[in-house]
Amino acid sequence: MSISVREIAKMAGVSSATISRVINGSDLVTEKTRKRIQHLIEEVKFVPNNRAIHLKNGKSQIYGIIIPDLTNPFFTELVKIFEGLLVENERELLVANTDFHTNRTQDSLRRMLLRRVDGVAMLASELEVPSLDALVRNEIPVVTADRYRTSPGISDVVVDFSAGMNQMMAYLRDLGHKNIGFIGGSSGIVTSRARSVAFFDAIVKQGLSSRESWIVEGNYRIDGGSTAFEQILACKERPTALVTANDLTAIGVMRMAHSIGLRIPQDLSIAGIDDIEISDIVNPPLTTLRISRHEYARMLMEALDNAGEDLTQPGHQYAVPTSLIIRKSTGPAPKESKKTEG
Amino acid sequence: MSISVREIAKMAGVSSATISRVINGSDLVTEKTRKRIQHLIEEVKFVPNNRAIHLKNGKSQIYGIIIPDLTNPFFTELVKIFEGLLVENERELLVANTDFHTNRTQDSLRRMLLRRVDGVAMLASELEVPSLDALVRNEIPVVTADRYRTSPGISDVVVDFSAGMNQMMAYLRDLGHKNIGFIGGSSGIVTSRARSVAFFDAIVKQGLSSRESWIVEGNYRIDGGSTAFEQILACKERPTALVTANDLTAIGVMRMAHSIGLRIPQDLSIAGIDDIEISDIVNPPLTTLRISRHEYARMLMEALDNAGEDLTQPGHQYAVPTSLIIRKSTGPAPKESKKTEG
DNA sequence: CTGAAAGCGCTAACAA
DNA sequence: TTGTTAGCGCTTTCAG
Repeated sequence: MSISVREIAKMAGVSSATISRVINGSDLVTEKTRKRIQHLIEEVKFVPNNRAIHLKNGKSQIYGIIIPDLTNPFFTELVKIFEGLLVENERELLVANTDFHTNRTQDSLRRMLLRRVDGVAMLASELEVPSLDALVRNEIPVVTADRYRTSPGISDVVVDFSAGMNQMMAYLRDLGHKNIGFIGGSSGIVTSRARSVAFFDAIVKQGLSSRESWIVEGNYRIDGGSTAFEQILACKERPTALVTANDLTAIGVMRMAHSIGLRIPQDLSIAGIDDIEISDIVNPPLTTLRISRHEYARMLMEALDNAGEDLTQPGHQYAVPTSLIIRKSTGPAPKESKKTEG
Repeated sequence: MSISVREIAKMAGVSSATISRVINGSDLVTEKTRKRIQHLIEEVKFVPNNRAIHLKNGKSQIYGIIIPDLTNPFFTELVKIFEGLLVENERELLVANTDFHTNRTQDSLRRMLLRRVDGVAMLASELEVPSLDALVRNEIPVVTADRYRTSPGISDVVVDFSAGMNQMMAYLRDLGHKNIGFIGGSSGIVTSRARSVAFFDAIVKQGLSSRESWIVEGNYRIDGGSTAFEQILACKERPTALVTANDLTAIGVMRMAHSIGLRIPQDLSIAGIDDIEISDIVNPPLTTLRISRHEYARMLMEALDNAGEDLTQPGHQYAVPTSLIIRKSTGPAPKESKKTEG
């Protein structure tokens, strides 16, 4: 172990309390001794061990974030911004990746609880509510994503897809599209439901239509988009426009479309959700429903901060808006929906 | 604060030592009391606070990783794999992002030291060696990237670019390329030097040539690639092939190339370094020098684990190999290097 | 087999 | 202004 306050105290011939006071800039200490001790500290390069501080005051200044897929740029950017907010206040971020595995999610929660982190942002929310209560019981506030419900100590940040999705559908309708397909996210995740509900609501509201075989499940990754799109291509007819649960999925669709010579947007319009960085870089640039990572991260932080000490208070419901970003992957509907060959 | 061993002890009418023994599965405890206490623990849902454990035994079971750019997929994947290795052993990962700022790097190191993490993987290694010694002095092992030097307690993982880069140059030469440009990384980072040195060595070794105006600095990001390429385009002549410090840079080049109607690889061959996931997805798929994230992460872990207790031992030098992945962004050199119009 | 006590490194209440 | 002491929550000798 490294050097401790008591040893410094011994060297300086004072008590550990004085050392502590110097370190923390208390003014109940003579200028002379302060200087002397500061020099000593520099000399022996003493660095206090703040684990002890945290044990003492009950706070660890560490927050946890549980992410379903760290390679998804949306989450990466979110983590980055969230971490930035934390370090501003000398806090730190523990990152846990679950790869969409329920057991890894549970395990991450368990470890965060053992560590007594000061708060958990749970972005891998699954349908079967896991043991979030255990955290709250131990005075750890939690913020979840897209669960659309709160409880004592547990806040929730939802993305308000509805307005944006309606805009998107109106936009597609104005382009002449009538038949829209949808590639959703993995079914176990709450946000998948939020996204598909928003899609169906908007479809109805804008007087458009879809059909069962055009609704396929993806996995929020590029490969899932490609695979799902293959399924849709296997149908007798195909939609003239396709909305996907996230941008990566859309990119997967575009990739498959390219490879079979389908032109975008002439033959098929595609739109995603998220607006990750590469969406503006792929060819053609992707029309998408943007979710601001800055706002999202800020709300996560706020939810955790607001929870404060009293976790018997019900958590808050936060909503981050979406905005439609129109690029080149969407265009006028082809004259009539063509058959897929093969 | 939540419930503690002592309270449990009081409830059960035993001592805290006994509770501790039950929790840790010691066999010096009667089956009967063990059962009784276990039930009690379940009943009151007691969860031990492992901060205290860590304070006691001097280990935090937390590792830190310092990353220059968390949105770079190479690092994201690395972090993900590294985190996976850690959780296998009930360890955790503190992530710090520096955005290439020296002061944020220093600050991250300072915080990791205050926390007394059990090891630090420092992937944002800058040229001016920062205060790594302070960590070692406090018994925290460190592993750096591409510094090509080790010292007591500080290991280093280099990417062995040389073999792969030579392969790549030989490959380009065989395609008829003679004049190769290079877009490097930000100059402050040690890995930039490693990458450019490998490039120049290989150029010489394969009897190829470059010229000063074709050597431009990028920033490891897409936009930097685009900007750097613009500079190269401004030259009277341009190279027939371009190698970049990483894939993101290459993608930036491709983007710019597209936008001015330059065909890849017919008019210009492009190759990157890293082999991130999207490199196989962009159009055309990118030829690149692959660095295995799995091997890389494993070596980081190994370096930290091997350091063990005795940090007076010199660190090890590790090397992860690269392999040339040939895709569609490279092809035969155009008949003669054309002038750029404009 | 179980308990008492000390201690990890620090801070804060209380005394001096 | 400085020191003494207790204690954060746990484990671990050492007694019993």
